[in-house]
Amino acid sequence: MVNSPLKQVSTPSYGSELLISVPEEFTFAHCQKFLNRNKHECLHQVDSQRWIKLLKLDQQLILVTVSMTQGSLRVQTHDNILSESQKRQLKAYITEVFDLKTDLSQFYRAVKNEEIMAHLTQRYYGLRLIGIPDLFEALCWCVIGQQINLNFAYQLKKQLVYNKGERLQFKGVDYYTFPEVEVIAEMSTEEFAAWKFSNAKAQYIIGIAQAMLQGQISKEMLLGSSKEDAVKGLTALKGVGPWSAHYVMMKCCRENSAYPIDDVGLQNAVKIHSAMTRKPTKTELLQLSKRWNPWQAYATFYLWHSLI
DNA sequence: ATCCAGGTTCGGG
DNA sequence: CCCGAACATGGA
Repeated sequence: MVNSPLKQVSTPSYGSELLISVPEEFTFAHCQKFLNRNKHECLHQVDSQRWIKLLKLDQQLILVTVSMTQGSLRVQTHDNILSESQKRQLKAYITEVFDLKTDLSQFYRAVKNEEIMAHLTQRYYGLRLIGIPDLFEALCWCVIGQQINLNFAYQLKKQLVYNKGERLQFKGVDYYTFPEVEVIAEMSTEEFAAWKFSNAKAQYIIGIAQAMLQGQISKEMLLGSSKEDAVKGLTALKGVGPWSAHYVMMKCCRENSAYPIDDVGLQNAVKIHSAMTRKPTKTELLQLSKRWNPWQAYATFYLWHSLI
């Protein structure tokens, strides 16, 4: 049989499989659409049926494929038989990325009287807030994305991941993990400059890595604090302002009332859906968000999704 | 050419 | 406390 390099193998010859049941309000295709929003994304791959990602579970690199089957998420490994511990971690990871524990019907009910969300929640019924479970990755992604267009941001991330992440080759395709804190903490700003990072971004990312390494901040800490204290802890990091703090709360800590109000994408989306001739002011965005309470993060995510 | 991109920090009034 | 400038680069 001819083995074309473009052809994907449909079933693993030697691997583990687990099925994760999904809530009623879950539409894999909408999530796929978001995951596939930029062609420069380097931390996973998406095809029409599957999401493919390299994970590190118990210090082992494991390539994982996620697809939808008979009302469940099917999670497969390609050439690893998972330990029970790895299976647990994998299930927890997938559950977190796709936010399977949130009852979306409550979000839908809460916003049904606000025009924009009434529209978007019908249009994207079952879309889940796709998360970034790793705090370091979430923070770096914030810093990278600040003040530049998303396309360029993805290219900067690619430099970081290709040069400092871990790689696994499978059937001729390279897959990567996000770099470890320890690796980035030892870098110099000069290395970043060669990748077209600004000096400020480089310093922020190195500083964040060092702060995490020293235990100044951790995901456990954030999850154990009030929302207010968590934002305070995050903004204490150089390079992390209000927007980034709320972005991290939203994508990493699963705080559904987080609200990155300074976000230009949010502003543009509201402008479009309100048929405004100018961007909404911060005051207007705050007023609007009261009608989404306590689901500001989900509303923001649906608005972002409408810009894809 | 000029302005805007998933903002934030820093220095000056 | 508030405001402008600087930041690196690319696309419109």
